[in-house]
Amino acid sequence: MDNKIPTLKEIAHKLKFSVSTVSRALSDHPSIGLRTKAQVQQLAKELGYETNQTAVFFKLQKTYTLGVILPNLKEEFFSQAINGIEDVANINKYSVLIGQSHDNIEQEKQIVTAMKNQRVDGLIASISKHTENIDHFLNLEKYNIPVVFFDRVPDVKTVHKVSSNFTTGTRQAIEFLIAKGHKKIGIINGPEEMRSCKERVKTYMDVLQKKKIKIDLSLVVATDLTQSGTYNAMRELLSLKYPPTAILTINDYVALDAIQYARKTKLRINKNICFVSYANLPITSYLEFPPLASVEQYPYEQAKKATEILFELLNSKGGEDKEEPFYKNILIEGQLMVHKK
Amino acid sequence: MDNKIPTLKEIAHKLKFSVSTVSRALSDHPSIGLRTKAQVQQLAKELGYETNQTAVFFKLQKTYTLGVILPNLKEEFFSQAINGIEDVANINKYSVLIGQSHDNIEQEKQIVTAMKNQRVDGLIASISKHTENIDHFLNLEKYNIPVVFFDRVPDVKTVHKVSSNFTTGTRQAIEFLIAKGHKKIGIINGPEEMRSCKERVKTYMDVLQKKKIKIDLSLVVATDLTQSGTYNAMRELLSLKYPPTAILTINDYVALDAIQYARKTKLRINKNICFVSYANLPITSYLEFPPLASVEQYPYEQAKKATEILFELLNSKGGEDKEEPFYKNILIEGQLMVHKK
DNA sequence: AAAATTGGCACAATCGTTTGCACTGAAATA
DNA sequence: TATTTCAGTGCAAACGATTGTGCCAATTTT
Repeated sequence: MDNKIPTLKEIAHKLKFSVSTVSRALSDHPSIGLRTKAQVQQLAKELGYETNQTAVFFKLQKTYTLGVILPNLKEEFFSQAINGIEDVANINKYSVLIGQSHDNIEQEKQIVTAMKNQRVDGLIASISKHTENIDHFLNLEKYNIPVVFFDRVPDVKTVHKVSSNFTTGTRQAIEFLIAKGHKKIGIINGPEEMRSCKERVKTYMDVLQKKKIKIDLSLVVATDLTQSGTYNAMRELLSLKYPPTAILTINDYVALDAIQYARKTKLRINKNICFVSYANLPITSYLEFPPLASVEQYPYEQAKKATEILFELLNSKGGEDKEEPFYKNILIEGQLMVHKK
Repeated sequence: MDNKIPTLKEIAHKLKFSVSTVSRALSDHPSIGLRTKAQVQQLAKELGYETNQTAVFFKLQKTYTLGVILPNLKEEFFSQAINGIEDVANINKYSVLIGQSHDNIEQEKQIVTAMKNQRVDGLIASISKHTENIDHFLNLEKYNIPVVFFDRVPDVKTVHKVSSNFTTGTRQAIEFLIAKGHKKIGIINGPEEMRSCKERVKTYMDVLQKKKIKIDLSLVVATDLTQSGTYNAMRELLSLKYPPTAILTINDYVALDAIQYARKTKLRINKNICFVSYANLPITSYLEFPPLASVEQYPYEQAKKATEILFELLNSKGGEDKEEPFYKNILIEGQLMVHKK
């Protein structure tokens, strides 16, 4: 009934070989005779032998598993990112262990610890929206577990990271709006801790200045990314003496809430007020009143690149121990995608 | 530099205890003296000792890991399901390994194999839309890895499964439309292989019959869930001599495409034609022309229940080997949620 | 005071695989 | 023929933890 799982020992016993020979035969080791290999491999197939990975993990001190920590899987941005990670991992015969922080720092720490104990070989992370201190990640380096951040990356130099270059996309977005004739352009930004937010405002001001448009800082507000946070931000913007005629929102989800709020106030989207945002969610194509344009951030590519860097680190680790404190900081150019109506 | 990871042996050596004593001390075994325990636990903390899970996995032949196989993470239905699984898993100190089949049978098989080799303790699965043969799953039982299916469950009796009861929701949906005065009600169903599809049509016919409305089978069409598939289905329905005034679609994603198609033909949604579907995606609340109603299928609850069953199986396995060929088949009642405008 | 009990610890086997090293016999070389 | 070479195989240690069993000394029981 309870068919025992075949082991090397079993095969060795049946064929009167030693366990080591069987092991080598199965991994096609050159010092094993052809006849022997054939025999072993055939019996292995017959018995349905499959190596016990837990034993290999243990023996080799490698798990062939990558840990992935991200805020959530709900946002399509991240589920697409997962695909990028999985694709690269699969090519390298690695598995992927996913953990969601749900934007909760404590949970993030817990997941890091769990992954460390599981001895993942490396980690890909997109930090929670409030994470500033990243010691729990840096701590992993002691255990020789490399970490690569993507998208939501920490604002320190001594880590590997891949993120979106918001400057280009933001400039394109603002210029796009200015070209449409807008002069009062609002921004609904995210929490201050997020690195991208500073960059966004900076670019915003740069472009306005260059275009000789008066900068009005009351047009720059923030949301905590929740619906009510966005509603508040909108209320703030719309109650200004000279409210914006166009608004740049930190991402499409926020744009959705903002648009919804605007509609409730009977504003006519894309007439009285326009929206431009980031992420370029497929879902916006179903909207009657979508943002005019959205900055594509290429989550798949970002994640893929991050994973590739991780594998570079994994492969170089054993090879040479030369201390080159060189940290990758890859920027993926965002591109403004104008939605055709 | 390369701080060695502390082991039991190290602690034992430093304290002049045996490894076994240290092991027991850390797990608070009753036969270890209080003073000893205190000493061991303190040193362990100082050294930052954390048990090497790979060794435990290997030794105990348990990985404390659950495998999850589902079609994709992109659909919010599944990412919510993941939350249900994770929550239950975490309570039980289990990790979760996720694999996406991308509705590809070969990939599904590969993932099953990979998970078997990783020796996951149990599996939760939602099968690909074309999977009919589930031998690759049944095969796991030989290895003593229990499997529980959810949502997209196979149509066989000898497996554990949790799924949505489509009958109730479908009945509610059809009755809702009839109450609104609709007599020509179309259905855009999914691929025939999916169990839910048969049930949907059956209920559809039952209700119509009961309400004495003529059944017209040309009103029942199918999509492969892709956009073009749905467009074709819509074209078929709308080109009928007496096209439907209301359409029930297999899920909200299909509804989105169907609505989009209808709008392109200048039909006025919720005037000339109404839509009702399944899944109740949050995103629909942002739509200008959402489906009138949607059958909530409670992905979180389904997944949670499935995981609970899996843990029951895991816990009973060791306890008693009494052969009770009793398979759980839980149905979660769907509920029609009418979207308020 | 002798016997029985038991708290507290160590010993050693074990899980399945990998891998450095030693060994063997036969072929090749001198 | 004696020596070297080497292909092909086996031995045994090791990875880090868990756990059944055995033992000793201190305590309790009779």
